[in-house]
Amino acid sequence: MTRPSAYHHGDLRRALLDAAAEAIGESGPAALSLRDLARRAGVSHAAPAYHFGDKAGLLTALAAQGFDLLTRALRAAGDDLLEAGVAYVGFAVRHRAHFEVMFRPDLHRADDPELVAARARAGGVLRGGVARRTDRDPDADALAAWSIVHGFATLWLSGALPPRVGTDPEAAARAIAGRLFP
Amino acid sequence: MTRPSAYHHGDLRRALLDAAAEAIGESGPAALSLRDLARRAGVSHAAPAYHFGDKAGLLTALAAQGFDLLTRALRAAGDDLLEAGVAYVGFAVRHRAHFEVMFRPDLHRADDPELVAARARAGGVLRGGVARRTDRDPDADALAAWSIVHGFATLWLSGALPPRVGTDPEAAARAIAGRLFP
DNA sequence: ATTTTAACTTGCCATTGACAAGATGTGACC
DNA sequence: GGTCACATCTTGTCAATGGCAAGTTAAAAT
Repeated sequence: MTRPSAYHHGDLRRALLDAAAEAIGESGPAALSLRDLARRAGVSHAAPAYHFGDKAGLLTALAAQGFDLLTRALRAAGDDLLEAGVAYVGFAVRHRAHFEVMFRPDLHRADDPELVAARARAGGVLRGGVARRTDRDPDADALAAWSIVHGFATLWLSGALPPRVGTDPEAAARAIAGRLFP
Repeated sequence: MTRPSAYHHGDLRRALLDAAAEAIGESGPAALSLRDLARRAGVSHAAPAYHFGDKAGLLTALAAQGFDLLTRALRAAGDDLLEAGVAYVGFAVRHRAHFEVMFRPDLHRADDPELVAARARAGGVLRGGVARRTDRDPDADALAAWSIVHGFATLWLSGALPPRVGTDPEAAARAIAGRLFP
């Protein structure tokens, strides 16, 4: 049903975001080109500008989408703090492109209202899970928990980890996150 | 004494690396331009290619330099594991540009021999410090420790942390890293 | 049926990375 | 002292990119 006719693509905005996630997954955010996305979507090279203004605008939208995906992933993990941490890592691996853009402020507009809101929603879920679990200073515990899963996810994605860690990121994450709250 | 005469700059390679670190510190790696670096160093636009081949070559060299700086920073922190973690965060904040490039494989050539060697040296120091300290599985403990300080450093640099964390990254790092090995 | 408006296109320009070919000093060798 | 080889930088060029301006098309509103 997708109208291949150039004009009124129908869902170009989503198509471009999908293409961006795919392209970033292939070659990283540095190699991303708006014109390549336009080609993938079958539209002219200036079409993306209409929906996103410029490159930063597109990546801002992608980051916001990422935070909403993360929110859902954390909620789905339930009340268990450890499983939430595992879900965080799982999200990073499964939505690598989103994850990379979300925490790279030089690629997007960090003060964009929609992005700020989406980030706040995710942050709320994250800290809520910690507060339910710990009996000590919740802020510090939340930061420690966030740091360890975020750090592991980042290291995993960067390929800096030795092969000894294995091939299952979520299992490895469970092992190390369990060390924080034994 | 710095010869401003164009030809035979004298230390162009180092000058370009310095300029790159400065430029990345100002606007992030995404906005880095070889031609801008050349302008900063007062040479022609093609001069960088001689020393580094291409953009990835320059960033590979910067990453390798970063791992050596990290190695020195960790060694200087001494035998205490907690202080090594704090030093890791201090390095990331103080050498932000290096740190960002070091863990972004889409920006450099991860299999470059010099980079591989520099990374291995840093990894050796890192794991050595952990093995001296823990009595449990050293590999898993090393990974957990690395993850928590790396994650905190990354979050700090990304600006994603709430203001509540404060303005002193090393103090905050000490607080949360202490939770891993109480 | 006409007008308005949303969603694209075409055309253009400055900037960039990469490459090729040339210029210029520097030191080696005789 | 002269020449030669080489390392280091320059000039020139090209295709690709991001972003802007102006035009075009189709769908919706009146």
